[in-house]
Amino acid sequence: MAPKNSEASTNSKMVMNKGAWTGEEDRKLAEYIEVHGPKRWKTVAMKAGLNRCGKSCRLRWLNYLRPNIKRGNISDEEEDLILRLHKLLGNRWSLIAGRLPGRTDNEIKNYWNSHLSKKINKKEKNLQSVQLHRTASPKTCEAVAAGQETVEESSKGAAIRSLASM
DNA sequence: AACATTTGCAACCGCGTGCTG
DNA sequence: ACAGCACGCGGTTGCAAATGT
Repeated sequence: MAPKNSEASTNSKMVMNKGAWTGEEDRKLAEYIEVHGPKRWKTVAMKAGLNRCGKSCRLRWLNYLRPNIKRGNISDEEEDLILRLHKLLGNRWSLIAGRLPGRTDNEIKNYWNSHLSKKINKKEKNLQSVQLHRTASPKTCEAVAAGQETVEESSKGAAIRSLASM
C-alpha cells in the first residue's frame, strides 16, 4: 500500500514521521498541550517541534496521553455496557466511549473487533443451530429475524439521537 | 529451536461535517 | 453562497508479541 498523508502532502518537501511514537515525542506533545491546550492540532504539531501531522498528534493525545485514561483490563461491567450500547447504537464508537469514562473510542473499537465480535459470532452460531432444530422452516427464521431487525433499528435511531444531543 | 500463524493494539487513511473568512 | 481548513469518526492496516506446529 502506498503511504499517503493528506496533511503532509500539502507541503511536498516535508516528510512527516510515521509509525510508533517515541518517549521524546510523547513528552514534547504533552508539555505543549499542558501549556496551550488540545486545539489547532496542526499548530500543536509544528510548535511542539514534532515532525508529525496534526491528525497523528490528536490521535496520540486522545488515545494515550490524555489524563484519566484507563488502559487495558476492561471489566465485566464495562464489557456488558459495551455490548448493550453496541446493540443500541451500532458502531458508534465515540458515543459508546462517551458512556465509559476513561475509555477511548479506539480502545473500544479494538476490543470489540478482537474480543466481542468473536464472542457474539459464537453465540449467534449456537443460537442458530438451536433455532434450526426447534423451528419449522428457514423462511420462518428469516421472517422472525427481519422483524426483530426493524424494531431494533428504530430504537437504535432514537438512542443515537438522544445520546448525540447530550 | 525454528518457522508459521494468530492475536491485539497503535496508528494511519479517507470521508463527512462544521466553522470561518 | 462558497471555498478552504480543521476536526472527528469509523474502517483498515502494520507490526510486535504470543501461540501453535
